[in-house]
Amino acid sequence: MIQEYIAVELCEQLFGGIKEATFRRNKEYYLGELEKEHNVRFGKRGRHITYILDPKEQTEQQKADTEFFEILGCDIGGKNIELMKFILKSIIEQKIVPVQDEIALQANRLGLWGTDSRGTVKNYMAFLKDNGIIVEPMEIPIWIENPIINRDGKEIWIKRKCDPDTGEILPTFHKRIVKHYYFDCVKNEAGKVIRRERVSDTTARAIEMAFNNLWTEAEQRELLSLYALGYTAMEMKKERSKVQARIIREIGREFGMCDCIRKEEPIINPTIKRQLNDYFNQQDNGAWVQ
DNA sequence: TTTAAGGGTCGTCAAAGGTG
DNA sequence: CACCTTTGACGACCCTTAAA
Repeated sequence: MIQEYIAVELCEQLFGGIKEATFRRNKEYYLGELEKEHNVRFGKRGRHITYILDPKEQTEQQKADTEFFEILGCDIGGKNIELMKFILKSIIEQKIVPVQDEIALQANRLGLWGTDSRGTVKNYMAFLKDNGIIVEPMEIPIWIENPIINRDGKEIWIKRKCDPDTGEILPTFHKRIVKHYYFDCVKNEAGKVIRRERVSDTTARAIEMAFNNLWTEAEQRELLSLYALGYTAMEMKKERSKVQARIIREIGREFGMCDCIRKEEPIINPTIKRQLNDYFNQQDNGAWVQ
């Protein structure tokens, strides 16, 4: 859309409120700025000169980037757009392991980034969360009925927590509705991770089945009794994750893996995910046809 | 008595923007 | 031109967390 401004309006609306004098003094510079994205002509309004801005045709790359920003629905500032795309693509395509260290490593390997340090990926993911692009899984409150009967027939009473104001019984825990993925974490002698490999869907299902079998038993044998010992919710959480990690690791060994690890699959806002999917497909096809 | 990954903080650095 | 000030990205370092 062609738009016409006088100097004051340019300063206010396009240059973030600089003084008109500054604009006039560095006119060449500011016109240069305008000409990056517009064909600039001049006109008149009363006694004022006007600046007529006619947006330039964008290059294919610019169009693609604009489309990407529109899908995200926010401005990414001076962040590296290719790295941002790579993070989202990693999550959507499910080929590499989408933990921050690994994303940084792969992005560096592809030359999208000059370092394999995690910091930047962390910042970018925090940005994606802040902007509602990566979202938290839904949680369902669960109340366990007391008492629980252990394998040996003993009753176990889980301590209830109540809301101090309403007296309402708070949920025993919250179940997170989220998919998990599994990967093998291979380390060298020094304990440094040398590669992370995602397992196939089939293997993941097999691990999950094995896990479900072993978990119920381990819970009965190792964990429920801890409630009776007065472990707090926090401590139980810790114990559970330890036992869980151990079982996953053991199963992994059976499958010939070094160190099997289970993580929550990051969730991308479904609407955005659908659009990104189309976008990446289209981009990849375009590059391929060329 | 773990351990991998995620989160917080802060210093550094570079670039941009504005002004004298 | 030269000098602020601001902004924001980056990454080192350290700490917390983990689930049905």
